[in-house]
Amino acid sequence: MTLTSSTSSASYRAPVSGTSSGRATGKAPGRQPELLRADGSPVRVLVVDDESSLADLLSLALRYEGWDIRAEGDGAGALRCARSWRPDAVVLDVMLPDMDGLTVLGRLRHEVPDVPVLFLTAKDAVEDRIAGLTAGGDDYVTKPFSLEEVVARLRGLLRRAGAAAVRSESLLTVGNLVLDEDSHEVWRDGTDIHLTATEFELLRYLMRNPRRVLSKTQILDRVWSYDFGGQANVVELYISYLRRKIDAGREPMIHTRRGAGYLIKPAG
Amino acid sequence: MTLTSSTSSASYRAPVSGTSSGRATGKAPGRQPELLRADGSPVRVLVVDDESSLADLLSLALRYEGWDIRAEGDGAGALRCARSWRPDAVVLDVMLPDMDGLTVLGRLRHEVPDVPVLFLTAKDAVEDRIAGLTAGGDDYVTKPFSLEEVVARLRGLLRRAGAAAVRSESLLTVGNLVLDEDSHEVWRDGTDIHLTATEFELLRYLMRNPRRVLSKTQILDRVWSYDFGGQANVVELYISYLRRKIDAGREPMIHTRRGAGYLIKPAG
DNA sequence: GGAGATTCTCAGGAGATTCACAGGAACCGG
DNA sequence: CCGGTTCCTGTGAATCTCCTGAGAATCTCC
Repeated sequence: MTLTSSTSSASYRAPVSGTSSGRATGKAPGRQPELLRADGSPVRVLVVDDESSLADLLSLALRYEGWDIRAEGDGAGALRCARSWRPDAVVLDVMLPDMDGLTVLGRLRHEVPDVPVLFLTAKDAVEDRIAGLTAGGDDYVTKPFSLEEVVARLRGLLRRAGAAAVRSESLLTVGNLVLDEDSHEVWRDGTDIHLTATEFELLRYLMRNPRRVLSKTQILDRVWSYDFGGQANVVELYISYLRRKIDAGREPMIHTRRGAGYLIKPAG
Repeated sequence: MTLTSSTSSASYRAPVSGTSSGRATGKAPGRQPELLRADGSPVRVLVVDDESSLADLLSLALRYEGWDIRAEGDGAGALRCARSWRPDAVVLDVMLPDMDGLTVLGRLRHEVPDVPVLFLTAKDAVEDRIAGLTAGGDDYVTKPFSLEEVVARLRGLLRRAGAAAVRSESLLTVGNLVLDEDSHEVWRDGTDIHLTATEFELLRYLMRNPRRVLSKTQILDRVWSYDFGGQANVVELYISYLRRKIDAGREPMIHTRRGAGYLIKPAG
């Protein structure tokens, strides 16, 4: 598999030292996929999960990233699809009705040797088992997950499995704020900022959509796990946390659009 | 789905750095639709709502945008229509008589995988498991909504789902007044202007119909939610607010046509 | 097992926003 | 110039949105 970053596109990456004038073109995720195969066609991702609602949710979110998605409900179907369709990555639930994760993985590797796999696993699954599964370049997320997390992990896998040229593309930049998706580090003005997991995901979502108002519902759907049943004002709370850490004293980058949502943009 | 911006048409979008001379041809929305499919035919939107009065209201308003509209009253009909008619976008009430929103969404995705969906949901029905509905590129508005809001959201969805050429088309420009629908920002002469939610929607409506007299009734029907029961002079009030912020000191762009309504046009 | 970190609920309060009302200004026809 | 109509806008009250401190519950890591 070969992946190239579509450097030609005005991606959602805002100009690094962009002044306020350099307006980032409103990125349409799902339109100009940043990750492409060598021939320019969209990346292919195979989703394997027997819970159809989850498979649908994932398909939806991944499709929106501009990827070509197919969904299968069991191991047999997955293998069949892998053989004929040759996906660039696979999202695989380790608990399938017909065969267990290790078996599927083994046969999958037989079909498509180098394809990276993102495992979906229940929280309480035995650790070492997962460790065995992810021995290669693979990765995993535990249910219930947030869409931001799955997308980020998948992007990571694709990036690492892709051409070396794509390497080091894990930096998100908005103004003087930099976020490293690989190391989970964040800097503003070069100063290191420590964020908790949730804060990090929220900031990543904001930074992936700079200068774009995101409603609290959108944020909730994307950053919090799909089974979150709490109050929508956690978003307010976490925006508050983020501001304390990122905007503290400095010129604010996170803005409230009363009645609409929040957005991030370069200071100034 | 492929969408192209009809750049050939003198759309209602005034020239960006246009002097007052560059007069936009008096476009009647519904005449020269800005968003078109690749083959030049109008965009197709499927409206699904069991309240026929609402469906009618929406159909009327959307048709006026120059789009091809079909309305269905239940999930089954919606799916049937989606399968055969292949709409470019769907407006979907999450409360349908025969099936719930998530079910319809799931099956809809099966029929037309990439179609963007705008959900209609009751404000107080917080329990309505909205979670995940906006996970993809989808969006939602709560009842009671304003037509301007629905149209704007729908345009946003279509824009983002459409061709790359349509990118960065989130700017509305009239003379030296610029409005960004993504970031909800407004500038005059490059100076940032803060507007409240209602002011923003009113201005957007005006700017989408430059040099065109809009009656107070039209404005009320369009910018305020359909169940608004107040005095018609809120429009006067908000025009007054807008003038204070937009025309303050400068040459006025918002004009009163006594006995007829208001219009906006480039200064000079 | 325990200390500290993290997530999240709850609720008070600050402030922004919406809107009604009403007096006055601007306009219009005679 | 007058009376009637339409429009403008100051004032203030009701409401809504958002921010944030306090603390409980849970998780993580040693």
